[in-house]
Amino acid sequence: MLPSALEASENLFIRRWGEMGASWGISRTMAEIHALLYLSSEPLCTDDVMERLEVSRGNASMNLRQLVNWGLIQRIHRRGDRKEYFDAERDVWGMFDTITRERRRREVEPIVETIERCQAMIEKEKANLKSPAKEQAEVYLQRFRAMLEFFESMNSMFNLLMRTGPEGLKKITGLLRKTMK
Amino acid sequence: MLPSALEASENLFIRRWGEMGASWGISRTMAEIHALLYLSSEPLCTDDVMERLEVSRGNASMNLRQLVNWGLIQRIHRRGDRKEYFDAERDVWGMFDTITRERRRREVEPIVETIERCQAMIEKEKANLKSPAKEQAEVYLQRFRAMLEFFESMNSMFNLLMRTGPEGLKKITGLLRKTMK
DNA sequence: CCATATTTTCAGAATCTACTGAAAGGACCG
DNA sequence: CGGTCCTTTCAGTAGATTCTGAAAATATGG
Repeated sequence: MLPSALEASENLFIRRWGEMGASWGISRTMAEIHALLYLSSEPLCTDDVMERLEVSRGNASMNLRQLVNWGLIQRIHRRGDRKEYFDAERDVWGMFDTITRERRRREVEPIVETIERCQAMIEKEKANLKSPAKEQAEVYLQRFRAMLEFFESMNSMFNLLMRTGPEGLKKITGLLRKTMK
Repeated sequence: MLPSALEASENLFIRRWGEMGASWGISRTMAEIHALLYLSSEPLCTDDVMERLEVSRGNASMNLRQLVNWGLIQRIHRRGDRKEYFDAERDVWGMFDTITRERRRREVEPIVETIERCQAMIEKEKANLKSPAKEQAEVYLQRFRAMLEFFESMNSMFNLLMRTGPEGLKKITGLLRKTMK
């Protein structure tokens, strides 16, 4: 096997990455597989993953598929080999892009849509409301609007960031430091 | 009770906020309580929360405490009333600041620290390694460095963002649009 | 097509997380 | 103090999630 320092650091990183994933709502194993593939110099097959992380075939298969769906890893076919291999995106920036894009789609968009629906419901009723309820309605509208504005700002910032890439980030911090400090 | 549109939108928002929380590693109930308090015009007590969300006293108590620990809600004492009330931060930007700060502390810092440890372990051994392992070590170092750089960039960006507030965000997007597009 | 290699699926088991309710622990007041 | 009101704790349980392993499906090559 690998010399101890390499092996040890690999283990350490995989374990922590798994824990972090877990606390961000990604299954521990899925995150561990991702870490393993991120570090690995060459693509790995299902059996490699099973052996390395001591998980069942089914588990490995499911999680690998999910990672492919997320777009964080790729299937690789090799001539003269029936096995499928998997290879991770190694550009951290791209990884982050993929993850935020996916999470936005799955988790942010639904809440934005819901808030818009809430606003619409209240707007529609507002005219019919009498004194104590009318004020209440205004409060709700204000809260919803604030929330929505926040999501919109974040959204446009991420979009810009992604379009400009890591250099964009550097430029941003530079500009900010100059203009704000 | 509240007129239907208000009540319905409140329910809708609370439910969705709970779901979103759940998929971000925050317990559904904790997120629901947070949503309830965010919308509420006045502070609520434990019994209000229990009744409104149909949860047990213990559950309400635990989650309220956690929200206080996170810094997302505040305990409020009222003269001549033994009950404790709770009131949410209403500034969405402040909320976001609180949340990212907390999550960074709990989940990002440990992984950064781990990566640094991994780097150190390999650096220390590198000199003793022979040909195939030596190259492997370089690969690992490179991967770790890339990861770390990313976290550092994100970190400094968030710090700046937080220091400059929501106007900072606007300014950023403005600047970016100009300089990049 | 058959034989073989590989992947996927999924019912049931194991594990983890969140919740309840009751008991214990304050705090406050007369 | 003793009584009342309220909060916290926590053992047990309910519920959700993840994992296993074997069977079914799919792919490949002769």
